[in-house]
Amino acid sequence: MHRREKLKALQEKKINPYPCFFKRTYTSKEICDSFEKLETETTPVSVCGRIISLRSHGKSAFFHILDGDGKIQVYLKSDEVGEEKYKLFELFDIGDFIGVTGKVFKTRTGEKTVRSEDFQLLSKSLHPLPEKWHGLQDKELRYRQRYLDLITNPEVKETFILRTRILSCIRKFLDSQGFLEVETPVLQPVYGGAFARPFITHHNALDIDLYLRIADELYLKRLIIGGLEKVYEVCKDFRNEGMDKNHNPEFTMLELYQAYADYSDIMELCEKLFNFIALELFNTNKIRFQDEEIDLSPLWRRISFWESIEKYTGVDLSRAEEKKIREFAQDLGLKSDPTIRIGKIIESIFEAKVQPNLIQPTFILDYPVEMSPFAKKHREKEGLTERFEGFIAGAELMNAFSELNDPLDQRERFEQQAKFKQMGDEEAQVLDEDFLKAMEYGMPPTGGLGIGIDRLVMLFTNSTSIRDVIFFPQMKPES
RNA sequence: GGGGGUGUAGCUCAGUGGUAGAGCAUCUGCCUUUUAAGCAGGUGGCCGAUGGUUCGAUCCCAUCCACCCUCACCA
Repeated sequence: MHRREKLKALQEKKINPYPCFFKRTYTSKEICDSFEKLETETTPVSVCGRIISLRSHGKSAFFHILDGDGKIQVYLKSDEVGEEKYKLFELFDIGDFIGVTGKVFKTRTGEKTVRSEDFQLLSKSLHPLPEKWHGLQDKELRYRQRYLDLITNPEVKETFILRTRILSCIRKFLDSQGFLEVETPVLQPVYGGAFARPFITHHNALDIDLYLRIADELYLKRLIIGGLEKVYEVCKDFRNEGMDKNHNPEFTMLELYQAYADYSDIMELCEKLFNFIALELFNTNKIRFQDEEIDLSPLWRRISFWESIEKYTGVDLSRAEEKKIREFAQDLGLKSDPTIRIGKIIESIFEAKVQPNLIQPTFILDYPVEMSPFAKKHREKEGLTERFEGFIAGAELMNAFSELNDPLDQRERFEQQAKFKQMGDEEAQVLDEDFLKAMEYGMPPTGGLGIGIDRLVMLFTNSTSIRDVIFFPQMKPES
């Protein structure tokens, strides 16, 4: 008899295969944790979950049920539940949800087990689960049917629970520091705050195109202008770009702004935040990522952008002319044709030669102004900005500035971007007149920070693909 | 977009120019402390799609589709 026939047979016995309710008194974990006490008690426990394995012996059966906390074995015996009820169990399959009531005991091998006195179908499953030993291996199926991945591969569940706990830690930490969590628009008439092509959508009533945000930066700054001195938002950003193990078209970003702070204050904040997360999750500030042990404890290494290039290439490019930098990039085998602007060339040199070496937490400071349209010019160093990026395990996790708050300078930077756009750079910034107007009312000195949350979760969960930390990564629809 | 790989039973995977195999799952028996339960016997497949070569293709070739890896792109 197959599953649908069993379903029918149950209905003929007037059993609702999808009942509304079961009164659970203990989870599997609670039973295991307080087993010694429960063993001496006379009142039975009620547990429920999905049947994930089944060993039936004619007139008795053992099975494991999986619930949110873990799993527990159940023992079912014909002469204890009655012959008729036992027969009913033959209509149950692996994958079904069941509620079980009974007293706890230990089997001959010492396994904590519930001896069923009564049981009830809670939901009939019409498909078999993936193979019990290997689990679900096919990556495509794991992403498309994540629920099967979660049922059969326990470490996947742990990764995603960690993700949620990391988010809680971030909020707990920032709230404790006096930050206010806020919400700003996803649908924006002008997109900005990052370099990326946007997703475009249309509002029917207004008959205008709107963009899904690529960043929330310009809105959070409006709140700083409005007098909210410490704000942050954890949100989805959308970038219409390629996908790989570090990029998903929608991804989670933390942006944070603090009035009367500069980028040095933000560096300290980053160190504290990462250590807080590590201590809360693992009770240590040393974490393992692939083959590396990462020591998050402060102070992190600080090295200026140009120095880092000199250190890892042996060449000081800080005063080099554009022509020389282009030649140098070419020698390294990097693209350097004249249509690519110099900021991007410098960036590609950095990414190729410096970034892979940044395993232990490192702040790279003081980026050239042409790479950083929202960062304030450096208080001392000509041609540089007060900007840092934070790298761990070779990945860029943080990007922060002393924020540009000079409206005239900001306007010039936008105009510069407009030129890039005309030259064919699809990712250059669009001039945002409304934002400039806000800034012209006066914006206090402010430190700002962006952290790619997915990458941060990858670091803390030792994952090498962004798809392993996003429940439902973007996939092409099945045909 | 370039290069490489994968696609065979519900799942995990073998395999062959002559219409297909294992383990698990499933079905039928037997089995009242098992745990990758056991024993016996079954069911299950457009061999990713479309063309071509061939007497004959799941296998060789071409194209396409999906996924993975990698490079490019990408704050």
